[in-house]
Amino acid sequence: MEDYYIQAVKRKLKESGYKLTGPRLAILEILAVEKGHFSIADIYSKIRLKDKGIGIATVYRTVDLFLETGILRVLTLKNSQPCFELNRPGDHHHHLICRNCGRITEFESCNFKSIAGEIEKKTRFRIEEHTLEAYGLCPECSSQKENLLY
Amino acid sequence: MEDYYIQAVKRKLKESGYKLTGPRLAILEILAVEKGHFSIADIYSKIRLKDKGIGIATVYRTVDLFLETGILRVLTLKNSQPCFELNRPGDHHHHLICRNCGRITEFESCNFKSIAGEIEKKTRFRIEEHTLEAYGLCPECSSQKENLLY
DNA sequence: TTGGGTGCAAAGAATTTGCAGCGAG
DNA sequence: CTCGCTGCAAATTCTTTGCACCCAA
Repeated sequence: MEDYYIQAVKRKLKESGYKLTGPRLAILEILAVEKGHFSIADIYSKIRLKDKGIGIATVYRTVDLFLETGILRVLTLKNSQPCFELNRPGDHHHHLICRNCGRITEFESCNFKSIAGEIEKKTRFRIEEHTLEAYGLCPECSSQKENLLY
Repeated sequence: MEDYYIQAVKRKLKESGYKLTGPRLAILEILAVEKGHFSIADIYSKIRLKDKGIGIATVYRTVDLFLETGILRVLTLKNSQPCFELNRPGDHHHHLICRNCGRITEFESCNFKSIAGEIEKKTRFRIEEHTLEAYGLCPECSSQKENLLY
């Protein structure tokens, strides 16, 4: 993991009076190295491979802390438990979820701003952020299906 | 609730070999009359006002059944438990969630199709459906905030 | 009639909390 | 040193399940 990023997280924690401890660093590394979307159970099982001593309560507490401080963001999908990903500054993206294999792919193009203005006018709602998830078939599962006779 | 809708649900259940029982009808009515987005706990507490005899296990089982048969759809939001709403045919909408009062407003305009094609080309993902949620301040909370000195 | 549905209570998961000892700053 | 952090286990909360009885079709 990039050292400057660790430093930034450390600073962010310090600002709020928190410490960067071993378990916190370990969780951060898991999320940064694999760049994935992990549930509490995922994180716990991965961290146990590194260090048997860490308890699940710590995982819960750390994820909560990281959400509060904006180090992580939560990804809530239909029909699955919430997952967490690093909240890197300037990284605005959305997700494609394969309904067959469950793989999550990210995509960036999002012209939501253009419709946000329209919606704000209609509803007088002040929009600050948004999430967009698309469900379907990934290229692999899609080509598999084509070879099947329905 | 419109009778024809009840009939449609009844038909849909029958097709799959299920019955339209008292508790199922009661849950359906709650979701149809109030047209809202309710969690399991919401549904349970509302149904207890009508009929003290209904157990929470039935609410879980009924919601599962209604999801399977497509009578309900699930709404999974950040920082809250999953909620359920009626899945009326042809009703494609998205949600505005007020981060202050939690109120959920629906909106329809969604030009996602235009960007879906673009994303499909780039990622070779075959998109079937999508969800879009916008977070911000509703008109009421928004005007309240304006009157506060920050 | 009869097979699915229900309430209830118990079981099983998931999450939170209390506490004594530990360790980053 | 200090005070926040941790592991552990107990407590709490959420969800599922087994079972005998009930009822929609």
